[in-house]
Amino acid sequence: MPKREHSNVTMAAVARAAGVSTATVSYVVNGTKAVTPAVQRRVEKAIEHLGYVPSHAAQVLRTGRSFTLGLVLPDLTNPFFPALAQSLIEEARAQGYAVILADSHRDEKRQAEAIHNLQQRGADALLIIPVSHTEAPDTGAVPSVILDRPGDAHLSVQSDKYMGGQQAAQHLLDLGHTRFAVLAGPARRGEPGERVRGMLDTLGAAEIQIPPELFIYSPYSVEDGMAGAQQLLKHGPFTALLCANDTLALGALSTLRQAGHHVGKDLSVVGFDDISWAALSNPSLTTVQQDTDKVARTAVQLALQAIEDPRLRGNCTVPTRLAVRESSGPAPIPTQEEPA
Amino acid sequence: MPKREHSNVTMAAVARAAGVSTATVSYVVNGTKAVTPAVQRRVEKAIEHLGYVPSHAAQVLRTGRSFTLGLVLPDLTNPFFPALAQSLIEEARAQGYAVILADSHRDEKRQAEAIHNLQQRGADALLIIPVSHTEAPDTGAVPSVILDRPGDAHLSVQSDKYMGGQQAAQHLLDLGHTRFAVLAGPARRGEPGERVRGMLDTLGAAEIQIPPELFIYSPYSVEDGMAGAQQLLKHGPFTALLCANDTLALGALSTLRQAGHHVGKDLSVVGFDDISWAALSNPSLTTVQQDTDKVARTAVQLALQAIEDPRLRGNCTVPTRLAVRESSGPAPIPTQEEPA
DNA sequence: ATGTTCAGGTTAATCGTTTAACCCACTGGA
DNA sequence: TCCAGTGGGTTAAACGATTAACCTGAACAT
Repeated sequence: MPKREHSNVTMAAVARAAGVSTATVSYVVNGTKAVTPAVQRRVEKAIEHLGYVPSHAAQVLRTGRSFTLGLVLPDLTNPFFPALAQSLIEEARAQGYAVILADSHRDEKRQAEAIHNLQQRGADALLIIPVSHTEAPDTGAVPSVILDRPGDAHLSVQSDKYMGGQQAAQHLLDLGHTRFAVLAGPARRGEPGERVRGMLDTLGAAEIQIPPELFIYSPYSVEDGMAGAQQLLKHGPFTALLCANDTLALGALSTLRQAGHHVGKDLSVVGFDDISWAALSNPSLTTVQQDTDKVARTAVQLALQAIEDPRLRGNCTVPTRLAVRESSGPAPIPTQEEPA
Repeated sequence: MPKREHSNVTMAAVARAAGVSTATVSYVVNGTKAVTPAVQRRVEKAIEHLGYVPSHAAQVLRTGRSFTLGLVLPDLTNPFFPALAQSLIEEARAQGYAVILADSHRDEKRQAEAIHNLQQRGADALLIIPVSHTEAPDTGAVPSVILDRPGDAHLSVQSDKYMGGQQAAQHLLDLGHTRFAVLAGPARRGEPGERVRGMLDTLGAAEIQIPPELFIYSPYSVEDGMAGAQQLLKHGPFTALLCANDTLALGALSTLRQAGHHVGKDLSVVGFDDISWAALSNPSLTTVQQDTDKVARTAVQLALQAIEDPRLRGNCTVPTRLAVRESSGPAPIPTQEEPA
């Protein structure tokens, strides 16, 4: 049973107790150099007995590696990010790294502060989910991986939003829909995001146009989804609604329901992200799943490689898949095809 | 403009550049001792010019303080915890502390490992949300604050679950309900948790008993909520359903709805926690709000005090409040009272 | 003049590891 | 017998900041 609780017991103490030098203790602790079995045992006994725990600070100071990663994300309150964070942390842990978490509150200034702070604290690398659609932040000399954002950065991982958009659109096409509306999320320099581009391209390939009044840019929030749906209902008939985001979709869902629609029958809605309550809404939401776990794990792995070789470059992309649930169904007035 | 990016520029370098000793540099950096304005400026110039950033590791090693807090929580996937985490991190940051996050995945073993790891990494204090209803984990010599759990620990902060239970029950009583059912969450040593005790005591005070078949223990999950509701529907009539948790409540909501009930009219449901989608469900969920922000901030403050004085003891409790929404309404067959 | 105080600096020890450079004894080959 | 090689250990120099102890003039009182 350990006597001293923490700290205070130094390597020197162990060395003394075992009758060897601190170097030897270090060697047995780290397995860095061969050691006689006898000595090995003596040292281990001493360590056990005294409850020795290496001083992390000293190790960091000496080796220059902290085995710590910094994670900066825009908003813990949006369940998408904790999901990512969980996987990131898990993978990091598996590799012997701890994660310091910072929330930028979607504010570029705070993001910059956070990055600076993490650098100063000696994080070996940074994992950054930047506040939406801005330049990849500068992290100076410490390697960083950008997550979940189109990658002009040195290192980045994201799920293939474009592909997701395609899947969503194709799904509704397959169900026979022809009149589409879109809640496109925020515009980026006047352009729609990747996801929406995937949707539009797929629809385009099927010769389907979206009337401008059925295409709405807005921020990503439930309220915007509700408001957007209101707008759409006013502006024209449609049977299929593509949303850039689940929160938008859920907002729309609620509005449409209150407007008397039976989503899944007379109207289909598809979301994007598969946030955890998408499956629990009423009706449950058909949506594009991102493989956040895979994104996270590859991000960490990239980061660790970048620590070894800071010149490493690369933009990974992870496939998405569609989770078909209740909110999407066949088009109400089916385009007549071979009536069996 | 800083020349060297990070590290490498040491205090000694600054000292040389400014023509003073490292001690002086330290004094101006930390404002620890008076310094001539002239020297002050020289040093600051040098710092600026070289882009000096103090080595965190060295500071930690020397001072024994890492300005780092460890946070251990059961599951980032449950939105209640990120909410808490966000506030914790924010308060910590405001006080100059960073937070290392660990997810115990509701596993005691991993929780213990996490705690150990955080200790070793030199966290100044630990913030722990233990895996449900277990002994307060041992953190050895490093001070720790237990959050969100009934406090047999040295230091703990939690919202007043008992009070919350009372509020929930009282609300339904006020609405005239008399036939109650309860989804009680997991039993702790055969006993219901604080929240449920609050409910039961309040009901008891109103001379209301709950038939055993309308009182169900189960884990906290949406599925359990759905299953529980099934059970309840089989076993007997009731107009008011008290849930120990929002996920249970939302599960129940969905089942009840599918069973043809109009929750809020013929049946009332009250949840607990006010997780973020409680307000967005259909119908929106009446629930007990915990002031997670306040819990978090006091937890951090306690932790910081405990760092100064490790002998500090104390169990704080933060009041709850009821958020009345659509899922609760007057009892369908009102107990006749003075008919105006 | 002389001594005391004090502001403003410096010196050097220290925190606890890691690791390059040594050292020693012992084995085996020539 | 002597030398090279080698396995197993030790010594001591870093890593970069903090801070107690010390030093030096100048200011001021007596």
